[in-house]
This record gives sequence, structure tokens and C-alpha cells, in this order.
Amino acid sequence: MKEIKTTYNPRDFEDRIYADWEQNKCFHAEIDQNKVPFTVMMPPPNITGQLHLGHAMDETMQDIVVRFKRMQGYCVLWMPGTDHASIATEVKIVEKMKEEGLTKENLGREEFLKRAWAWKEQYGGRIVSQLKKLGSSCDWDRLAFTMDERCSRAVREAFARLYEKGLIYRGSRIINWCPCCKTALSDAEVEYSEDAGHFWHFRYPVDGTEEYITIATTRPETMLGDTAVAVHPNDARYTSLVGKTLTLPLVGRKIPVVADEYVDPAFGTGAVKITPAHDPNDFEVGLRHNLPVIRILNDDGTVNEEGGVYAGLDRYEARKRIVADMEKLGLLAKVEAHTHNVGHCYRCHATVEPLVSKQWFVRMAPLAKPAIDAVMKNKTRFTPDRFAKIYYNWLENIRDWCISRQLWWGHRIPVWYCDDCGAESCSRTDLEVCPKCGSKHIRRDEDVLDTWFSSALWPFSTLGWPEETPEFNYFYPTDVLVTGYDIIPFWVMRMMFSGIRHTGKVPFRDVLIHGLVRDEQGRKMSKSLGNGVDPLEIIEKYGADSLRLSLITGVAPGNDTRFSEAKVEASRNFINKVWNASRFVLMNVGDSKVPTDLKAVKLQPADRWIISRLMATVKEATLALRKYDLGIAADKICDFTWNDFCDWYIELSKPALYGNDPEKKRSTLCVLLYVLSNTLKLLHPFIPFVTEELYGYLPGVEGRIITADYPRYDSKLAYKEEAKSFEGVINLIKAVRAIKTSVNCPPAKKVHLYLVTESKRLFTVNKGAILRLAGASEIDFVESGAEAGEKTVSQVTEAAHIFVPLGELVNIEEERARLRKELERVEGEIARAEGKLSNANFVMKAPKKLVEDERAKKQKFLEMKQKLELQLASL
RNA sequence: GGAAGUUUAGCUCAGCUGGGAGAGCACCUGCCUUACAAGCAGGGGGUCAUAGGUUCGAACCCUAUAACUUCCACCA
Repeated sequence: MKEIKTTYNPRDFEDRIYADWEQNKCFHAEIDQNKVPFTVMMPPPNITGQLHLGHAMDETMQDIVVRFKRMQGYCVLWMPGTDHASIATEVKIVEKMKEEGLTKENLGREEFLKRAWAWKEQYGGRIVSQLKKLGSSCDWDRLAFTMDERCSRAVREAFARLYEKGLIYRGSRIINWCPCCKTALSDAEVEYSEDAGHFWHFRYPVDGTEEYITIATTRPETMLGDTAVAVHPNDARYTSLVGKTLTLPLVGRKIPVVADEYVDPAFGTGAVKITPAHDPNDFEVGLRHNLPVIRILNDDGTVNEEGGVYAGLDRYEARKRIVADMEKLGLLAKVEAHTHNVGHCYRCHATVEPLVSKQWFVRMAPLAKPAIDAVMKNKTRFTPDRFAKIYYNWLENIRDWCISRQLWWGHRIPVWYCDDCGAESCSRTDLEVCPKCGSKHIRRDEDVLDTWFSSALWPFSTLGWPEETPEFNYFYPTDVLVTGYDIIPFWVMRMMFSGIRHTGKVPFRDVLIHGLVRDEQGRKMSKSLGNGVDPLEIIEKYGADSLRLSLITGVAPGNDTRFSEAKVEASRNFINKVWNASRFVLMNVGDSKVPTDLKAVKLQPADRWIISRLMATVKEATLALRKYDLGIAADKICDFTWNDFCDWYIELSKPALYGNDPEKKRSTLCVLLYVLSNTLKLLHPFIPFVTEELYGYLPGVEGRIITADYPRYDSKLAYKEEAKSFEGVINLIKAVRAIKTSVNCPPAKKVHLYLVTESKRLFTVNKGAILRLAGASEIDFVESGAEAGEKTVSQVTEAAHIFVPLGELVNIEEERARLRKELERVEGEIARAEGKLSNANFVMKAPKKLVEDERAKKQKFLEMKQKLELQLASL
């Protein structure tokens, strides 16, 4: 036997085990036509990213499913990769350059991209090594990157196909602009928050009268771009003014008063300034009334030349000055405090400006419909299914997707413009000359694509699409996507419509959604709060297995969960238990030859009981895992391990192990090994490192647990009746322990048991275990309690009436009180059963089995009552 | 304005298709019993948010209410 340390210390082996798996290609998936494929695409973390607890949970869930399926014999591919994260990465690189006094502009595109790739080389591997620390069993040989050749080619192809079908177009629209990142954003990339602001009421003079029309605005600086004031057509206050002209203060522009249904007469003053270039609603109004569109902001958020004297000022400085100037002119009617929803950039959190800009868009309506239908028709299922509603909600209300970004790091838009003939050409290969006129004066579009455009293709771009590679044909569509609910609009939805559009198939059968990992107080973890927990520190302290287990137990699917170190500690304690149980078994096996086949030995009742419990657990765990109820599966398995195996069976095995019947010892060791190795297998997907380590110590096993067969339910080993009967022994032991506690009998003091029972055989066969576990010296079978003497404490169980003479420890009064209390309880049970059975409707309508069970219970309790009364009378 | 979720023991949360309320931590009592004190044994503690309804039977299904959380939309 190999040496095994007395305490569980994950640092001794986690790295070694992982290296062993990697070296032996345990994670690698080769196409095997004899196996059923099972494919999972890892949501690619950003190259700028560091492992956080959200990743840890997401990766753990995937790893559990993947390891389970691998053990079940599927050909499992878990495809890992990283995302170039266009905007996030670029923001970081620009920040770093700023420290060196450099800007993108003075560096130039080519030099900038060199830096970006260098950045990718430097930091891209960090997240990968962190994922390995967690135990992720993904196929590193296939590690992909959203900007590698494979993926880039797919991006070009996808773009070209959509372009050719008119599903990608270029146009001037109101988009969300981040003045800090200086790029357009998609709707999904804008986060709204209730911010405190003001409502400024301005008076605009009506030409040819002494009248004013008062408008209210939250963004005074946009008045520089006003091209009308709108009122509701039915608003009596303003009917006389419709069609009149106003002079826009500070600017002097003549603007009309128009009537439009969009205006809500009950809100504000009932008159709205219209700035078509800087508000989506105003843009629509502008279209209806043929208003000019005057953009007044530069890309960096400063006022442009349209702003006259305010040109060059930052938007907020301009706001202040405009308010002050209006006040000076006596045109500021009033200022109110006002909180309103303000959009922020999801990367830098700067306030976004809606503005008109020429951008590339994906036409969503034709793509959204099939994506909705696919989920409606159950081709892809959400778990839990309520998340389908979020998905529908997004797709049903979706607007065209703005995909161009004014960034350099990313997939450059594959469109060229000809300076000579003006042609716009999309191409799968880089162009040198204009395909229309042959001119060499062509320019490529400067912009890059939204990061999510390439992530949307991830399930198939990584498998070689558009080529029909063997991998694509074998592994696609994938089986399950695991991700957080916050990513549904960014990614899940876009993979769905892209997958359906480009491959004709849904990209995955199941979508397993999980919640957020919050801090101990239930707050989101964030840098600004400083409440983030570094998973690597937790791994360092407790091991990856403990972290993994703590992240998935006690969590309902899709719900948020709170992280606490106490929970990790509890998981660590459980693993320590597994460690020591294994140590116990191995110590007792020693060098002796133990049969590995259960058929080779004669099983005792306790053996059949634990095997029966194991089978029940296998059944439950497998079912739960198949339904992606990871928390429930872990719960059942851990409960079996600790309570049934460790607390009961190991203790029950000791009389045989320490006794002098070699046959019994041999069979007990066989069962211990059998149950232990199966328990380790059940536990492996959840706590892979420690189970692999312990598995390596087991005699008679070959290979690694990671590639072992998952335990299978065997009805021949269910032993339902025998297990039920063995519960009688367990209940007897529990009852004796309770008796001893109730009279403060020291646990070490051995007691003499007198049993009135019809199950003499059961108790005789298990006598050794009963004596040891109950702390008894002898068992006598008697006809009545009187034989146990006077000073006894008694207890009634289903299978036996127990009498324990405890001499001076016994207080007759206390004993009477205890028995009366017990009698009361039993009478309560009888009343409950009778209540049910006397209800004609229950007997008639409830399932037969239930009624029979109820009758049996009543009978059982009646017998117990009789015994209790008898005993009470004898005291 | 629309939608989703949550409300169960002191705390954190499980509870699968309706059939006698569970776990971990905390607490109380007693134990270093030769795998494990990161442990063992025993124990206390809950009008399952509130009010109705359906049902033989409701923590679970339906309706309403309240509180909290989140997502979406949005009135300048």
C-alpha cells in the first residue's frame, strides 16, 4: 500500500493531478464514430480579464456536466477560448498608453495594433492558467481566439453573406455614442441608471408677438441643435401657435412650432424642443416634419462649430454656460430637481449621447423571427425555462443592431469604397482595386465590428465553419450552453439567430442559465465597492475542490447566490471527511488481497443496506444531473457519503474488520472498497482533484477516475426489502443512544439491552454492530420488560421494545413523564391517521397505495401505543 | 408603464410532477469512542409573507395584497 497522508491538503496534489490529466490528453476529444458526441462551448473570457467568482461558478458548472458526460461514455468536446473584447481591451491599452503620454492618433493604427497583439500575448494566457487552477477539463489543444484565423474567416464569411442578402446595411441613424470611448454602441451595451438631474424651463420667444413658449429640458446644451418646438395637436393652450415661428435664443435660428402626437400634453409644459440629431424620438418627429438635422457635438463630447460661441466647450461646461446665459436674458423660467434615467457606457460608464451617425447595422426583423420560433418549438430549451421570456422579450422588441465601432482592435469591416466611381464593395478577401471600375483609389472602411459579432459565431466558427470540416459535422450543433442571465441579450440571442441563419441549425439544444455570485451581504461584487473575492486566494487557502463545491451546493438553478468563506469551509470539511473515510478503508485493506467483485463474497445485511443506499443515490444523482440540477445532485451524493457511508456503514463495518472471522472481514473489505470507489466516482465531477488523488490509491483499479465509467443503477443490487428491514437495526441503535442521553448516562458506560421483539434473527445477526454502536455489553431477548428489572428506561421502535436497566441513574418519575410524552406523540400520530382514514373522500379519491400506507401506519402506532401503556402501568 | 424573481428555523438557503416541513452554519448537552475535533452522539428551534380560492389533501396550483430584488421600456 502506498503512503497516504493523515490530513487532507489540496496543495499537495491539485497541480500535479492537473498536469497529469493534461499530459495524458484526458481532456482531448477526437472524433469517434462509435461514440455519441457531447459538445460544450466555453463562453470565451476576455483576454483582459482575470478569473472572478462568476467565472468560477460558470466554469465549475460546465466542468461538472462535461465530466459527468465523459464518464458516461460520450465523446466530449469542451471547447475553450478567449475573446478579443474589442472595446474593453482597447480602453485598457489606451489607458496604459496615456501613462506613457501616447494617444492612438499619434501612434497610428498599425503601431497600435502591434501593441494590442503584444498585450494579447502577454495577458491572454493569464486567464487560461487561472481556469486550469479551477480544474476545467477543456480541450486545450483546440484553444480558440475570436481573432485567430479560423474565427476571422468565419466573421468575414458571415458578414459577406448578410451583406449580400441586404441584411447588413449602412445608414445614418440615432445611435448611442460613448464620448469617452469615442465609438458607437449597440442598445445592449448601454446601461441605464436613475440619476439626479435638473429640469430647466426655457422660454423661446414667438416671432411677431410678445409671447413666449416655454419648454423644459434635461439637456440644455442640445438646444443648440433645436430645429423645432412640438406641441400636441389637440392641446388647446398651443393651437394658436402651431405654424408660427420662434427665434431660438443664443443661436438666433428661426424654428417652427409643429403639432405632433408624440408630445404628452400632461408632461412638463406640454411643449417639447425638438433636436433631431440628439434624441431618438426627436429624430422621428424630425422625419415626419422634414426638419433639418443639426449635430452639435464632436465625437469627444465637445460642442462643434454649430454651437457658435460655445464651440469647443465640453458638453457639461456648455450646459452651465447656456443656462447662465439664458438666465441673463431672462429666459430661464425655472429650474426643478429631476431624476431621470440616463444611459451609460457598459465599459467606461460615461454618459452616452444619442446622436445621428453613419453606421453599419444588421437588419434584425428577419433574423429574430426564426430565433423566436426555435425556442417556441423547443428546438432549444432554456433551463430554468422562465429565462425564455427574457429571450423573447429582447427579440420581440429588437431594433436593428449597430455593429460598427470606431475602434481599431477588432475585425475590420470588409468593405471598400472607391474614390473614383463611388462604389461600395464587400469582399471575403482584401481588395487592391475597385471591382466595379478597376481603380486603385479605394479605401477600406475604418471601423471594426462589435465584439459580439464574432462571439455570435463562436459555436461554429471554432469548428471550422464555413468549411464542412469533420469537426463541424460531428460536434455541431452543440449540446449545452452554460452562462449567466445577464448575457442573454448580448450573446445567447445573437448566437441563436446567427447559428440558425448561417448553419440552418440551432447552435445548442440546451441553455443552462445561472445567476450572479454576490458578496456575503448580497451586494454585487464590484471594484468600486472593493467587495470582490479573488477565487485564486480561496483556491490557495482551501483548494479548488472546496471552492467548486461551495459554489454549486444550496443554489437553485438561475438564482443568485451569496458567497461566504464559511460555505467554502463547510465544503472543505466535507472533503476532509471523504479523505479520512478513504484513509480508513485503505488502512484496513492494507496489503491483503480483496476481491473487487461483489459476487465473490457473501453479503451481510449491513452490506446490502449500504449497497441499496448507494444504488438509490446513483439513481437520484444521475437523474438530477441529466436535468442539470447540479445542486440537488451534489446534495444527494454528499448526504449519502457523509451520513450513510461514513456515519453508519464505516461504523457498522468495524466489528467485522476487528473481529476474527476472516470470511466476514474479506467481504466487508470488498464492500467498503466497492462503495468507496463508486462514491468517489459520483463525487468526481464536483470535486475532481481529490477524487482522482484518492482513486489512485485504491487497490485493483486501473486508469484514472476522470475516464472511469460513471456508476450505473443496477436493480439487482437495490435490495429494497432487506434495506428496509435493516433500518430496524439503525433505529434500535438510535433509540438506545437517545435513552442513554436522556438519563445522562456516560457514553462510555456499556449497558445491557433487553429486547421484546419478533425480529430476533435480525438483531442476532447484527449483534456485534449493535453492541458497538449503541455502547452495549449484552443483548437478551425477553418476553416482557419485567425481566429487565425495576430500574429500567424503555423505548418503543417499530421492530422492538427496548428495556435498559440503568440502576440509580433512573428516576421513575422522570421515566414516567418521558413515556407519557412519547405516548402523547404516538397518540397524535394515530389521531392524524384516523382523521385521514375516517374521511370517506380521502379513502375514495386518494391513490390506493396511500390509503394502504396510512392504514399500516395506524396499525403500527396502535401497537406502539399498547406497549407504551403497558410499560406505564407497570411503573 | 411592461416583465421576471424572492419572501420557509437566529443566519444563508434547499424542497423534483400537491400526499406526514429539510440541510449547512449558529445554539444547548455529553464525548479526544484506535479514519476524521475540519470530528462523534443526542437535542431545542418554523401560523412555509398576508388574505381568499381550487382540492379528500396546499410551502407547492389559482386570485388579490404587501415588502424587497432584477431586467426591459421611457416624458422632452
